[in-house]
Amino acid sequence: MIAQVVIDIAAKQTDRIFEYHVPDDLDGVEIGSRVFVPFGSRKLQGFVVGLSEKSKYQGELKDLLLVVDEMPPLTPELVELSNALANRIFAYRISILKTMLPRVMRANYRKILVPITDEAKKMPYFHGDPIDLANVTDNQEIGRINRLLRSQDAKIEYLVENRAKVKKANCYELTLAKKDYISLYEELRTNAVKQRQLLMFVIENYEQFPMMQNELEQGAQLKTETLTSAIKKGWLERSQTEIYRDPIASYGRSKASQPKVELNEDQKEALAQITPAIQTKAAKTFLLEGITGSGKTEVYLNAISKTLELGKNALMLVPEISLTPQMVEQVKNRFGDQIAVLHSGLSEGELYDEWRRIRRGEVHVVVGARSAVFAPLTNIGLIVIDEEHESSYKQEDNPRYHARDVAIWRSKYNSCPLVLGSATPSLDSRARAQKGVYQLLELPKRANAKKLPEVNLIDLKKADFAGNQLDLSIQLVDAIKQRLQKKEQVILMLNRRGFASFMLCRECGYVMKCPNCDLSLTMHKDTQQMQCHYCGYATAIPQICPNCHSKRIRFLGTGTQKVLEELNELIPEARVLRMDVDTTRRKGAFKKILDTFGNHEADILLGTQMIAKGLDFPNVTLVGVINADTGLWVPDYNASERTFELLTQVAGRAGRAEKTGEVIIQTFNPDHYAIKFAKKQDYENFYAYEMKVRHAGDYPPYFYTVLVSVASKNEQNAAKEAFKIKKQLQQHLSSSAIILGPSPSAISRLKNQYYYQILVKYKKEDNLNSLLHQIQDSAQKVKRYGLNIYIDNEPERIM
DNA sequence: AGTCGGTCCCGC
DNA sequence: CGGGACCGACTG
Repeated sequence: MIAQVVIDIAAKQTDRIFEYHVPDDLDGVEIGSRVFVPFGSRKLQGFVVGLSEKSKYQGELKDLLLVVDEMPPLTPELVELSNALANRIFAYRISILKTMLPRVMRANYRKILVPITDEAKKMPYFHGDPIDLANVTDNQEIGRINRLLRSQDAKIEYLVENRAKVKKANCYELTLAKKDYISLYEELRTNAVKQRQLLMFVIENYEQFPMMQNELEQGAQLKTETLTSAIKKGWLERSQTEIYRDPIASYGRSKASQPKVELNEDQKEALAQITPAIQTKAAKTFLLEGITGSGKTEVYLNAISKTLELGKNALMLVPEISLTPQMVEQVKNRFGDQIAVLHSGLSEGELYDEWRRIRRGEVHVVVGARSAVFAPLTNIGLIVIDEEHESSYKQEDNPRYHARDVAIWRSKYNSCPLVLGSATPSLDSRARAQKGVYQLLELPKRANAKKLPEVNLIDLKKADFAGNQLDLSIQLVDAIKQRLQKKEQVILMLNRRGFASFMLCRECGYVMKCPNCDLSLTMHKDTQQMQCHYCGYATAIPQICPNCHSKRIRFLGTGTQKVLEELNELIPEARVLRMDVDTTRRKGAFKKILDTFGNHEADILLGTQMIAKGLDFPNVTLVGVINADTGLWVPDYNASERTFELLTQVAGRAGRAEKTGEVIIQTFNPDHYAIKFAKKQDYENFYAYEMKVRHAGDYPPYFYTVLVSVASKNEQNAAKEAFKIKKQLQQHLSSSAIILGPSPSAISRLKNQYYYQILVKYKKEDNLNSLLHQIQDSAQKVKRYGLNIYIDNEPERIM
């Protein structure tokens, strides 16, 4: 038999199939298998994407070396998907195959120097062991190695290693019949306390065996030594059993699983539309537009229940940041052990285990962030994407896939409905619903029939400020104090972390910038550093101006650290929690902060946009936005959409239970339409207005877009190559296509690379796909000269 | 002659 | 991607 294999080299020349002969004694080669193959002089990992009896290759086929996993990690569906997707998003097929799998399934490659002759083996240089050539950089050493190779005293060997490790634990089995244990017990002398304890436990729990070591030790109140001696006596047998690392075991079965919530009329109506599609296996896409607090989650959960009742499985995507413990707990309560959770907070091992539970068909519901759209779930009867407008569903680097597009593909493949849900749908999706491509379902009221919170704008141009910093208006501080008196809680959002956003010299006007990027450094008081938020560069906070040595330097702009300090000064009795990338980096920190806030051990939750989504704290009655303008003037066509979304989402955190909520938004632009519509929480009119803006500017959803960026350490080279690409595009595209640029990207230099970009806006261009593939091919060639070309189909950011 | 750096092409 | 072949240039 012949296997068609995609090998683990992400390059144009190898982005095709290589055929291998399957040796007769190699079992388990299937479509989707992960295999090791010889390739040139190396050994590589690869994936079987096809099987056949005959080969088209004239040369002699090499043999497959090994099938890595017991069960092929990829389903036939995923193999097919990788092919369809590669073509669409200008990525190599192997890159897509690799992103479909947990990181641990990426192979380790090693190149080692092995001594051959006895003399070489005795050389102190080897210490009797092979040498890993990855760490050899010294020229002298390279010379020595070359001599050894030439004299045939040593050879180079290539290794592939599987990093995925299955966790094992000791398991104990009984060797005798129950009555034998009873007679053993009776015959045992009474002072053998531990042994009697063990035998008694065995007799009482005879049916529970085989039993894991920790269960047994805890149950019988014994240490391992007693078990070991019991094995020697032949009473027990020990073996290694595979176990799963359980990432959500600690969540427990929380508070008496809530009674099933009675759906309101709107929710019932939405469900009544979705259910038939599940039953009739219709590959239909629904857009569930429901205001914050309207109970979209309940609709999803009910739809998932219906799916399970039909014996089918369900896949649910949520944005990474709303994969909060709150949310996971809710789903776990409903579906118990039938669910698996996939997100970046898991360790590699945990992720691998959750993933294997899915692959083996042990779970029926998968909840996860973007990459979970590739979950190896079979028999899918429903796909849900919550907060479908979230830009995190688009991967920002290669392979640049959009989870929504992949979900649509899978919904067609599995012939099942897809539900997109949001309070503020992306314009794209909402426009498709308008055209009838998606079916629109609406939840216009809050589930508990409470009013939406009242939103008040504060014009920062005219505001009076509490304290001597210009961050917190008197109205906002007063409102916070009132809530604290009533023992209610407050969420404050400021979309900037750090203490101050830049250092400015009053004498010479110098601004301290990152040496690697075209960005100012942010001052972090807690670490006493100036940090670059893009490349991670950090240096000490200057005391004098690095340029003119003046002492008159100022730190301007506000971040979460500074506001925290101000709050401590203005409202000393308030207990404030800060939540941003800096405070949530550690594993579990996220859950800890939210638990603390949820238990009302703090009054104010101050954070960046990560607090805007999905949080549900009934005692929060005030939401404050410290500066609504941070994202408003970024040079991106969807800046208004982003701002409107963010404000609407964060406003929705207020007044979710009985108490009515209030939202205070501080802004310099109270007349901007994004902010005015956010004040009214009026998505539909925002949509109508923004569509006009997009129409006037020839932007999506009226046009499709592709962004081609060129990056290089040398600015001229990047610009030159970008102009070449533009010329190429101009020659082959129709006159109705709009080609913008090349122009320097908004952050023109990042990690020492200069970026130039070209934006193509088009309605229908038959040549474009092949043209972009050509550009992708040439990217490989110019890479040698330090030029990197990136193609982003339907970019989320065009800055 | 031996070595070194650059370039091109191949791998099943 | 990384190795091998090939080539032209340099070295002592």
